[in-house]
Amino acid sequence: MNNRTPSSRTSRSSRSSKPRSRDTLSREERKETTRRAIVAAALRLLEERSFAALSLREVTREAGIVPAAFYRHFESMEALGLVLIDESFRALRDMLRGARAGKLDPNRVIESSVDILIEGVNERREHWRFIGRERSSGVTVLRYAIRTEIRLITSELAIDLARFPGLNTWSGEDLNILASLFVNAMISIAESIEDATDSVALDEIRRIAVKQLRMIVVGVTGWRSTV
Amino acid sequence: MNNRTPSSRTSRSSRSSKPRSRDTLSREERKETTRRAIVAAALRLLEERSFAALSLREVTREAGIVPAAFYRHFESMEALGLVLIDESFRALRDMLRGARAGKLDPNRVIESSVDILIEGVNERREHWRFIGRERSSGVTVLRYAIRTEIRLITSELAIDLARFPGLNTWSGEDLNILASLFVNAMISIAESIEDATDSVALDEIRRIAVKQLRMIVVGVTGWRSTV
DNA sequence: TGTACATCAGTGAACGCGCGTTCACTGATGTAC
DNA sequence: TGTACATCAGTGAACGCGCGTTCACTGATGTAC
Repeated sequence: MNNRTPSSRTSRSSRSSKPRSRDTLSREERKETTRRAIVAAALRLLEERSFAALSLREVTREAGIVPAAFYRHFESMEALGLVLIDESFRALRDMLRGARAGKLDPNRVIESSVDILIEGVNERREHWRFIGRERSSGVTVLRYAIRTEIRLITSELAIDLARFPGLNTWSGEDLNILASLFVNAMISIAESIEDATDSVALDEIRRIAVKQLRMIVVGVTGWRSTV
Repeated sequence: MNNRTPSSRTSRSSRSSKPRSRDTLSREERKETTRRAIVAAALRLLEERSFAALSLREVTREAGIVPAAFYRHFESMEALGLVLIDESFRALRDMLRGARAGKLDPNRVIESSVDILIEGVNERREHWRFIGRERSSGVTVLRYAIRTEIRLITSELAIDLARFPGLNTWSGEDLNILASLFVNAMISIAESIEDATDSVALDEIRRIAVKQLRMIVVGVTGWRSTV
C-alpha cells in the first residue's frame, strides 16, 4: 500500500478507515444516514399517498433536509422509487428464503406458510403497502420493475413445487400456473393485512387464507398435468 | 298543466320537451354532451396516469373546455372519480348479468366464462385499467368504493355458486372464499389483458386462464365444506 | 503533530411553471305573457 | 308570433401556492506532506 511515497513518512494513520471517537461520524457515514432518512421518509409518506402523488419537496421536508440536498443522493424521484422497490423485495426474498430453510412440518405446510407470510407482512407493512399500490400504478417504470420481481418469485416457487411428491411429473407451464395461483393468493392476503387493525382481524385473515390455499392444494391432488 | 294562468293563452308549445330541428340541441342536451366529454377525456388520460396524478386542468384541456367550466358538472375531481367507478362497474355488472342470462353449456362453463371475461374486458379496456389501478391507489375514497363493489360482486357470485350441484351443502363462508378465489383470478386475468397487444397474446392468456380456473374447480370437487 | 489545500454534503435564494379556485362576464337558450 | 326577462353553460382573467431544478455558497471532514 501507498507505493507512491518515496520518503519514509508513511507511518501514522492508515490511509482510510481511521478510528474515530464514538460520537463523531465520518463524512461517508453521515451521508449514508441522510440517505436512509430520505428512504424512510418516503416510505412513511407512502402510507397515505401513491408514489406518483409524492413530491420531492415533501420527501426532503419529512427527512429534515433542504430540497436541493436530495440530488446528492438520488438522480430523480424515479431513482428513489426503484431503490424502494429493491429494498422491499429484498425483505420479501429474505422472508421466503427463511421459509425454505426452515424445513416446514410436511403436515402443516400451508398453516406454517401462512403464519410466516402474515408475520412477515405485518413486520414490514410499509414495504408491502408500497409494493401493493405501485404494482398497478401509473408510474410505468416502477410497475414493470415490480412485475418483473413478482415473475421471478413465481418461477422460483415453481421450481420448489417441482420437488413435491406428485408434482414432479408436471409440465413446467403447469407448475408456473400453479405457482401463480399461490402468488396471487399471497398478494391478496398481503393486501387484506394492510387493512387489519387488531389481532382478531389478523386471525380471521389467517383462517380464511388457510382455507383458500387448501382449496387450491386439494385441487392440485386431483389434477393431471398435460403438455 | 299550467294551472296558474287565468287567461286562455295556454295553447301552443307544450311546457317542456318541445320538438327541435335535428341540428339544434337543447341546453340540457348540450350540457350532457360536455359532461360525457369530460368523463371520456378523463378515461383517456387515465390510460397512462393514475387518478391521483391527474389534474383538473389536464382533463378540461383534453375535453376542450375552460378549467372553470368543470365545476358546472362536478363538484371536485373526487366526485368525477366516483362517477368513473360507477360507470366502470355498471359495464362489469352488465357483463356478468349477460353471462348469467346466457345459460352456459354446463360442459364448457369455464371456457365460456373466460371467453366472456376476456371479450368484455377487451371491449372496455379503459374502464378496467382504471379500476385495476385505483383498486389499490392512494386515493382513499376511490379505493374503498372499488373494494365495496368487488365485495358485492363476490357475494353475488357466492349465491350463484350455491346453486351448483355439490356446492349446495357448503357453508356460506366457504362459498364466499371460493367466490373470492374466482374473483381474484378474474382480476388477475383482466390485469394481464391490459398488457396484451395482439390476438396471439390474448389466446395465450385465455389458455392459461382456463387452466387456472380448472385447477380451482378440480380442487372444489374434492373439498368438504365444514363450519 | 501542524499546516495548507481539496472535497463535498448540505444550504438558501431564486427561477419559471402548472396548479385549483374565484369571479364578473357573455350570449345562447328557455319561459311568461 | 313577438317581446321582455330569466336562466345558466361556458369564458377569460386573475390570485396565491407548491412544485422541480439551478446555482454559488459554506464549513466540516479528509488528505498530502
